[in-house]
Amino acid sequence: MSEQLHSHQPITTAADQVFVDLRRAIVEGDIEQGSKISEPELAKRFGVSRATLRDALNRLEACNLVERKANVGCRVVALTPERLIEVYQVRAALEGLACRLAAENMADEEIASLKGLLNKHLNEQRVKEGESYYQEAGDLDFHYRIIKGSKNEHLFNLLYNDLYQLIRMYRVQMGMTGPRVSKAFDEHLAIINAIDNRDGELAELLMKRHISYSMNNIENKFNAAHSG
Amino acid sequence: MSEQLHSHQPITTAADQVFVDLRRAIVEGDIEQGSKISEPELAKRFGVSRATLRDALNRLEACNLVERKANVGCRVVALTPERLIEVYQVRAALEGLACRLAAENMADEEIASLKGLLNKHLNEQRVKEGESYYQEAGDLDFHYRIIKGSKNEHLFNLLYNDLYQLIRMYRVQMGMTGPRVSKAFDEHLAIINAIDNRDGELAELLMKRHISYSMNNIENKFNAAHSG
DNA sequence: CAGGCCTAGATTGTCGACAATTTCGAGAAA
DNA sequence: TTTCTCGAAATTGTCGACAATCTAGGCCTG
Repeated sequence: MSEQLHSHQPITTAADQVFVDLRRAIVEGDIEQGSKISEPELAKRFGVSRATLRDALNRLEACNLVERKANVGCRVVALTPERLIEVYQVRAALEGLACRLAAENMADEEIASLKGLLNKHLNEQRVKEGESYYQEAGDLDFHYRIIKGSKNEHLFNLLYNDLYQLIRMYRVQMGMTGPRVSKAFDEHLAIINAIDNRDGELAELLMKRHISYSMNNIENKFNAAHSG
Repeated sequence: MSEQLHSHQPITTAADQVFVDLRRAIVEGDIEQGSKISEPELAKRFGVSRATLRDALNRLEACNLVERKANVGCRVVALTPERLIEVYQVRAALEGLACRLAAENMADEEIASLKGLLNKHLNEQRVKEGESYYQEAGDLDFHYRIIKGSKNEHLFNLLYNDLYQLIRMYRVQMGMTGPRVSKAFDEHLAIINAIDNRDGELAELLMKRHISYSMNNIENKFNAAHSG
């Protein structure tokens, strides 16, 4: 599925591999958020030289997954509600744009395929009810196809290489496996219908709302976790 | 004015310096767009080691100013109309968001100060009529303050560290010193008024339009240059 | 006892050299 | 002549070591 996160650049160099591995470790929480990163230690752990590791760290910094201060070092970013809101505001704007462009630029067969995907998810959801298959992979796939359908390469990179990693980090680390599945499904359906009707304005609006709901959902979890 | 492009991270390391210098060279066209970058050559030219230069190249890649292929090398990005449109679509969405947030979050004195700045520009524009002072620094400053006024750090970084360099590259390399000064000024005025009225929705709409006009203007120049 | 200075240790930044991969041209075969 | 193959040169990726900077702890001073 997402072995390389759909990056069209295959993994050839050692720095690439370390980058991907480290990214996953950070996103999944294997390396604690806010913790300091020791270059010599991690280099040894990955079996590469410090130069290679630093290369990977640079890319992580570009994704906003680590923060670096000159002559001091790297820290994994600390997840805060404020930052989450910032990220989601940007995400809503960008994916709203993606949705509008998708309504203009997606090919008919792409739209049909996406509809088929939703139907497949619906069936699977009926079968194993409480299961959260849809939440993870299905949701990602839906958004992925729309972003891709915008035919805007720059937008795609921005959303997929940068923002989505951060978002996944939030979702994973605070156990976002809640309900909201069926509601999200209906929202997805409305969005793809708007795209099918080539109604970019409506599609944009619906996507912005969909993401806004999603943020409120996560925000509530955040507050619950920090007050309980 | 823009000695470090308002980056809050001062330049301490050699890689930082090379990064800033190289970035300017690329944006200003001293290094031709689309040209291949030879690491040994540039390292010698800047008087640093290849490792240091590669560090700088990595950051330039994160800004979308160079493209890198594994085991092949770096090329300065090639400016195409398609890419310009992509960038401006993203810019309109993000700065529209910034404008809406600014209407919510800017302090009263920030708004007053920005109004004062516009007035100052108006006077200077009256004095030296045809001069294009406003176009360059003034326009940048206006947009800068609004982005800053959104109080969204993530959004700020995205726009200022990444997009604006690319945009400046387009503007500089195709000699964007055209008219459109007075019209842009009126648009700026309307935007700050909307912000002053705390009308985020209108402010967003006006900013999106303003950027859209600006893109059309540049696009025309592009076509004129490529057909003449 | 509190506070500041100074030294020792550790960490990051930078460098030059080696290994792996690609590129380009010469030469052979069709 | 054209195309394919092969090998040498150049370029990128990776490494280990040195230099510069930060950090922590002890010691001296007030």
